[in-house]
Amino acid sequence: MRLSTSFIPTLKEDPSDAEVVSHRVMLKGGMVRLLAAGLYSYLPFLWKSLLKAMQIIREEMNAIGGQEFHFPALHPIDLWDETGRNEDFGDDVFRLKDRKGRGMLLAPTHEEVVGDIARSEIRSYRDMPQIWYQIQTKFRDEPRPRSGLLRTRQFIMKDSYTLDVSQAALDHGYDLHARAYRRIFTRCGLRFFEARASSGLMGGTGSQEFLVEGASGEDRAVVCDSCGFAGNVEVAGTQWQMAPGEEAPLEEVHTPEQRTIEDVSKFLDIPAERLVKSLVYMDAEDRPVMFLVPGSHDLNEAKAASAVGSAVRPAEAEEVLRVMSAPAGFVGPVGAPEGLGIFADLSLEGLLDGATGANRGDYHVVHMNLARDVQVTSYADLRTVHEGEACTVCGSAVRVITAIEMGHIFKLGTKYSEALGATFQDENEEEKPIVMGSYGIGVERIAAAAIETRADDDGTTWPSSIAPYHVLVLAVNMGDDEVVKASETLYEEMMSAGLEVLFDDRDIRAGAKFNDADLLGLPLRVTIGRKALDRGVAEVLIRIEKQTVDVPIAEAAAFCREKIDAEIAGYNQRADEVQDG
RNA sequence: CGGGGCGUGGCGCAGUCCGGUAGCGCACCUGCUUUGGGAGCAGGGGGUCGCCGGUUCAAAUCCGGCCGCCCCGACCA
Repeated sequence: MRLSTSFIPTLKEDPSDAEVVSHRVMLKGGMVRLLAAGLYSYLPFLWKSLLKAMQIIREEMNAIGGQEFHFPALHPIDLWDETGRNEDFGDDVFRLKDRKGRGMLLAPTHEEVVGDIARSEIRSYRDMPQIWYQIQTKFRDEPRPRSGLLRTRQFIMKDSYTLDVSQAALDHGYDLHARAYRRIFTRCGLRFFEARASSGLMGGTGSQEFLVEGASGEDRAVVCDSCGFAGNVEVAGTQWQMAPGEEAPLEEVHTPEQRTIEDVSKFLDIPAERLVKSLVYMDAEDRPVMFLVPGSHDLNEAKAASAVGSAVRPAEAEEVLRVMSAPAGFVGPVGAPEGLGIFADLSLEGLLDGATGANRGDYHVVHMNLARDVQVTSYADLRTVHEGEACTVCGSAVRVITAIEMGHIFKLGTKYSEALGATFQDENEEEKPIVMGSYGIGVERIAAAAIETRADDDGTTWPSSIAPYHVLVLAVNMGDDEVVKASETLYEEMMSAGLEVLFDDRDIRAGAKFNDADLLGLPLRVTIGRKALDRGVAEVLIRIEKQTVDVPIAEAAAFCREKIDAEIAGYNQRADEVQDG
């Protein structure tokens, strides 16, 4: 492709609205344009990369026996009422009506449609296992789209679904997906890791995320470099435990205007961890619950929700006052109202000498013995872990990192098949619900993560496997006939060699060409100019290494072909190595 | 949903406090010169100042309402 006739509208100046690297590179590099918040047009250059990523996904999905579908993106809303997820998704789903007034929605995911086909078509245990997948646009009315393509309201997802006769069969389909995912991300040139995860809205019995470490990510994960354990902070715990302390009689102390942990800790001269945070939340039915975590740590709401078995939200100040008869800042579990569910963090078990709010304005209690003074409903892992705490598996210090979620796989079980009546007859003539799994990959995030992890100040560098083109041929001066002739020849040769080539044949100054080349970040840049020509060579820049090598012009095409092939072969080999986890 | 910032030619911004003919750089068009890291000179085109309403002789500027985009937070008592 000739750059002179391409639509790759690069910008000279940094776009003002882009903060994260991938967003900035994509806007500046003429790869995307914003239509509205969280809605982007993908321009030809980026689209080529996305197509390559999708092709890799297809190959690996087909390799595990997946069959590609194309489901509707527009669904009748009554189907979603059958599973209850119309309500569960709340404002996150786009809803509309057709001309007859029937409620419709733009699909945020496709379990319902898969379940609908399964219930009418899958009759017998002989019809399974099935692996169904599609690569399709999803719609989610996110509360806050952000970070360019990392969180949008319309995005492309590879979603797949397994239909099985048993939990054991599901485990197999799930493992096949884990294997395919490892191969996909590796072949796309990404350094990923896997983490245990929360199932959230999907429900089910187990799930796992595929993440790429990167500062722009929205996920936080606990990782142990020593034993390899990794988990999303929403589920991962540590062995951290505080010393129980000395037992003493409960005592109420005057703490005027001392509301925050920091204030009270200073005022009473008690370490923050011994100050028990007493947090009032409301569950999905608007019933109050209380969570207790050490003052040194934060409550993790995802953990809190799974402890209670319901979504939770922080109580409003008035609700706190009504429930506890004490103002926020001074509430506590001692003398809490009858019937209030009290969930305490595991690290507080056996606490003998804690302090917390006294349920009376301007007062706290000290020497709280949790077992003696409080009716704890249950102990659970509730706190967000800190860097350096001990790994639950091996005891080594863990790291807490930010990461981009690339893929997520779920063992759904029978939640959807039961709700939809998707059953089959087994070999004993028994009617059973189909056992389902569901698996997703965010396609744009593959490109975004590649940029996030590989960009420098000048632009990005694509992994060869998903690079929009392999090589950029840069003709330094289009006013020089010899340069034009040599670069045209090389361009043709490279295409004959099967390389994908972007030829910068624009009649503009060299500086502008070099800057665009750096920005667009194709794996190889071949410069043809007076200087090189006089020496009979082409200057090949290996973008990721920032290394330039002189190659005789006649050999340049073969040299590039070899470089690209070697990189892709390297990814493929690595995929073979990592596929089994 | 709460908080903050921003909205002025295609892009990046100044002008707004203190009302008085809408500006700068880049980009674009024409010509000449130039040509290995975003050229120079000369000439030229392009803007409902986010939208609606109000105040005023006069509004990009003041007042009210709305919309949009970006960032932070979705919480600690």
